[in-house]
Amino acid sequence: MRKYMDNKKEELKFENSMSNSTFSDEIQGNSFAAFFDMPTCDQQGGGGGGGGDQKGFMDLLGIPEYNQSLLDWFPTPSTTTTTTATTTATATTTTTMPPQQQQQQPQEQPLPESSEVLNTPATPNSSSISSSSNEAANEEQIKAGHEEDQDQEKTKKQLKPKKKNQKRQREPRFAFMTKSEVDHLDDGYRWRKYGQKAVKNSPYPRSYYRCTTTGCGVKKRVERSSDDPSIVVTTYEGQHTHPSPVTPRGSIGIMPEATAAGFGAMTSSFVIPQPQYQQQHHHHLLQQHPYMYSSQLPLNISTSTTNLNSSSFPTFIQERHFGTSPSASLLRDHGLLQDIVPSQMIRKEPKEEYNG
DNA sequence: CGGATTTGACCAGCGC
DNA sequence: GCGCTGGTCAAATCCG
Repeated sequence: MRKYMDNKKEELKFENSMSNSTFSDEIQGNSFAAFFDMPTCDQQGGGGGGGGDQKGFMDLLGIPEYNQSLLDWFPTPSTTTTTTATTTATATTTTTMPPQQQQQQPQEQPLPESSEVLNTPATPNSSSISSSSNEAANEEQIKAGHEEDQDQEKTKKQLKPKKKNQKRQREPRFAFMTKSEVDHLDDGYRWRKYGQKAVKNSPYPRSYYRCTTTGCGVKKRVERSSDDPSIVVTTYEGQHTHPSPVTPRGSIGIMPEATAAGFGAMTSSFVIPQPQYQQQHHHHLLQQHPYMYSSQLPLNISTSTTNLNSSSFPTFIQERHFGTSPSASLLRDHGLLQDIVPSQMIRKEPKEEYNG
């Protein structure tokens, strides 16, 4: 809030320059972005500030590999297509990998952790910010899985003596947009803010958070879209090595356990299901639409063509109508995929793991 | 008092 | 090589 003002000074430095850079670029690089419309679900925040010990949001944050985009994180029925953007991003994980990726990506890794390896910008210009591309170079390390994260975390502490010849390793990222009045969305995990920087071309600063759980090196960045201040762009990096500290109290018992945790808190916050680590299913999930899972949620989702950069990533709008009770919405939605995604987008494969 | 946030400084990667 | 920028550190400060 106020901090934004404070940063004004710095902002001035960036006011010009190219346009759409910051998060837009990044998102592209991450190959995935989602757009959620969330009223003020997070307002509650209050207590203890930032650390954000709210609940709900994405239990997920296991964020295996952003590269695969949420698509793979959401074990659900697949959609034939979504938007070209989706396809693009998805393609990366599947057969059509970007050149760079192709060479470095021998094949899909059965291990969840390894999944991170898969990340590579879906878009050529992704390199802009998302160091994501770096991962490829550090493939091996990445393979070590989140365990590595921990070490990495520690290493980072000492940052100073950081190894030189070795590029800083980046965790796969996953970015999505959320329409919300609050910057720090409730995702069920506890975060500690460790930095804030003015964002180039944006009047809003970018905040850096780190999961407070020891050993968990997950980080996330939060910033507002300069184009639409009402939109908050959250970028997660890394994979949680622990379950959400918040109990999915309000779980909607319809969803698979695995995802329930993630959606559970939906009532009060935005949640994304825990990744299923099902690399082996990639070929099946490739074209899935991440929001398929939302079908279980009391949400009214509509795909949207609007997007940050109208380029390579899908933009989705998740509208939550707080005016009505969640349950009401749920009923209205029937909890069917169709309620969220245009029927033509729904392909089939209800089995995969998710039995909507 | 302990934990979280703020914020200036520092460092590394990247483009020119 | 230099400057810009993103990301992180860490001391100071805030807050319950």
